[in-house]
Amino acid sequence: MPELPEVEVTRRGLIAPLQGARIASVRIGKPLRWPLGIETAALAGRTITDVQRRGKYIVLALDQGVVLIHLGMSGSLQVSPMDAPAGPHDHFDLFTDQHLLRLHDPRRFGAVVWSPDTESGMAAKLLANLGVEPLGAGFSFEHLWAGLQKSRMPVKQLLLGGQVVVGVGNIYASEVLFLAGIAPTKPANQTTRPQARRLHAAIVEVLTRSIALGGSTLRDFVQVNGYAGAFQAQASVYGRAGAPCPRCGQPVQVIKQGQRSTYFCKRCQK
DNA sequence: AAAAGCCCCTGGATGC
DNA sequence: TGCATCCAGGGGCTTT
Repeated sequence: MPELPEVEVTRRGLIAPLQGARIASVRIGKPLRWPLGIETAALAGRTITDVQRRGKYIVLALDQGVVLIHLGMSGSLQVSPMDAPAGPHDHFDLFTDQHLLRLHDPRRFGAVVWSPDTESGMAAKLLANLGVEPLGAGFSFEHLWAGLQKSRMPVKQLLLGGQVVVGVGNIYASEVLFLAGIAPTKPANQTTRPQARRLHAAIVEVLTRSIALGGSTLRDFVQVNGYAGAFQAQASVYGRAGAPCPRCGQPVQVIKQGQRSTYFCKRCQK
């Protein structure tokens, strides 16, 4: 589910309840993708100094160590009442003196991982090889252009890979390529410079707009306050196979690329 | 080295 | 109603 906008919306919602808070206790449910990497009791008493994000990871900076949280396909983080009983899909609870942060993740592709810092242990491994932040200063047109030139992969799959730019997942990859007018099957190194210009602008625009709308809610995702996102209602092509293209009226196509669905307009995207 | 495929897991929608 | 099949916002690991 969660792509960069959903993770960023979540991060923003966590700052007020968590920044500066002291961890009182931690409860773990069923196993997630990886073990936590530290005894839960050892986290008690530590302070959350900052709530950051890198790609699709939430990074809780502690006074000692960091906690990476990934939402996988079906995860969401909510601040819940302290006495709310844990449901069958609530697999990680972090209690501060004032709040309960709860990870709800039916499919359990998500992860919560502790490391001494972001440069060592599991965190370093997970954060290595991530591309630049699309909404940061490092995402220049020339960076995107250079990344496109180096690969013969279909441009959609290159975006999804996250080695050039992070955070563009399956929904936003289709949306961004539609907005840029680029066929998702086009080999990355065959995109023209004008196309790459449009792609660069589209990535920034679509992600920014989605964050402003609270992200996309297809099935599981909710914001920290429990509210759904609203971006999905404005999607041009994602999930709209057979519906008219908003630009030309031709039916939206769906194909499989690397076992993931891609939506696009045959007429508008070259 | 790059790229393609295979899984991890659960639940909802669809079809017979 | 019941059961089988397919599909889903990700991404690490293994195989070509």
